[in-house]
Amino acid sequence: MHKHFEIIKKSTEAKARVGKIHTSHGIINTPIFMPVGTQGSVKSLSQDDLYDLGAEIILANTYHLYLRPGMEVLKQAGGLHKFMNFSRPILTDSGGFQVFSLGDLRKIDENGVLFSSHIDGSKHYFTPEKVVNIQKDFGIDIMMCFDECVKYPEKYEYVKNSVNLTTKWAKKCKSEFEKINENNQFLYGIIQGGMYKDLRKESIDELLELDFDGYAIGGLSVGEPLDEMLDIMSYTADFMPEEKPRYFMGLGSPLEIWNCVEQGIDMFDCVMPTRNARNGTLFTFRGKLNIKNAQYKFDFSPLDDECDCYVCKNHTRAYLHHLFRANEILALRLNSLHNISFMLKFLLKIRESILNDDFLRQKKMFFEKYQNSEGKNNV
RNA sequence: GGAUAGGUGGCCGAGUGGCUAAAGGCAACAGACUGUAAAUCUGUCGAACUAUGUUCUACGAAGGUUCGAAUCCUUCCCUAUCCA
Repeated sequence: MHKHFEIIKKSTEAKARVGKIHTSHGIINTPIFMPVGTQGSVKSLSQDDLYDLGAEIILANTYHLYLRPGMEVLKQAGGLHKFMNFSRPILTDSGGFQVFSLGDLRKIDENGVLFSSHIDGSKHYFTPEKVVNIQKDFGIDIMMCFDECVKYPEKYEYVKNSVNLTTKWAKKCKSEFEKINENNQFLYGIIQGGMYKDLRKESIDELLELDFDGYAIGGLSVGEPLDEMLDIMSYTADFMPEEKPRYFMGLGSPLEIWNCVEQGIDMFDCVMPTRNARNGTLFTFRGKLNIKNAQYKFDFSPLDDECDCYVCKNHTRAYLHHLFRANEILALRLNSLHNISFMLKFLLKIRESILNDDFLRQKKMFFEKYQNSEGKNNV
């Protein structure tokens, strides 16, 4: 069997690299963007859509799928791949983000987190061991350690304790994983530490001893200013092992991703393209635009004249504007198709630029077009 | 011709003497969205100006009562339903 991760090409001008991640469901070319399908569905898109778009891996969520449809359904279905009939790799988040996002609905202690289900209020206790076993039963390819994603801003003392907790849980995840692993799944550790560099360093050092299959940066992009995020990201990235995949959880915008790849990050996931699509914000190579805006009512040009996705080849801005205004369900689908297409396409551009030793120039060109055009607030 | 119910801001609709430039919804005009409690949320939404305030114009029309009227009275106009 292949090594989990191989580096194909290192940029000569930046820390960026092109690589391949091997899983039993196929190969993932990095740097990669992973569409988010929390509940076993990338909202509004079908599995065939994902194949056609060229999505090489998607994300799903332990917490959500555990609550609904529940483990019994997923076990009887034969795992998540079979259940949703998706043949490519799947990565599941552990529920650590829900520790953050479900703020008032959970209680943390040394051994785990007590959640009140956002669906029916029922109580569920998640421990690192349990989270690993759930992901084991999902049969997915890459599982994440159970961590605490800390809010921003947060006091040093709290974050310090939180890092200790996340490390402790990472150890438990790892040892449970070693017990149950059948060599067809991989486990990634998650670096925390908030906006404190020494805590980030501490978190990495402790996780490195556990020798995970990959390493993720967690707890960023939670409301902090962009420059602070970039600062912590590049500081952290430098200590992440070179020979393993580096995953920035929850990112991000096109410009953020370029910047992260430049520092050697390989994997990204974000709800932004699908959520924004459903809310009317579309990504183009000339920046973001809000298709709801009145200016598109009579705009019979394609959404993005540089894009060859189904939507851009077949429909006008005026039509997309109309569909959205009219609350047509097709609006959500077409918008999502385009936004995911955009993300995957520009990651492809990034990979090519690294392979051609042209990363910095391509990045500059991308930024200039993306920021100086019709879109507003293009970060 | 008679009876009844009504006429409120772009639309629907609450409001029966001061707290009303007028609830709420829709529409409209913008904005936000980053390991998805999200097809969600936020702001603006009569006009003008020396604009966190001031002045106009406004609840079918015209008069009136009152310190004060979308709210009470009179007349008129219009709409819906029913009866001849």
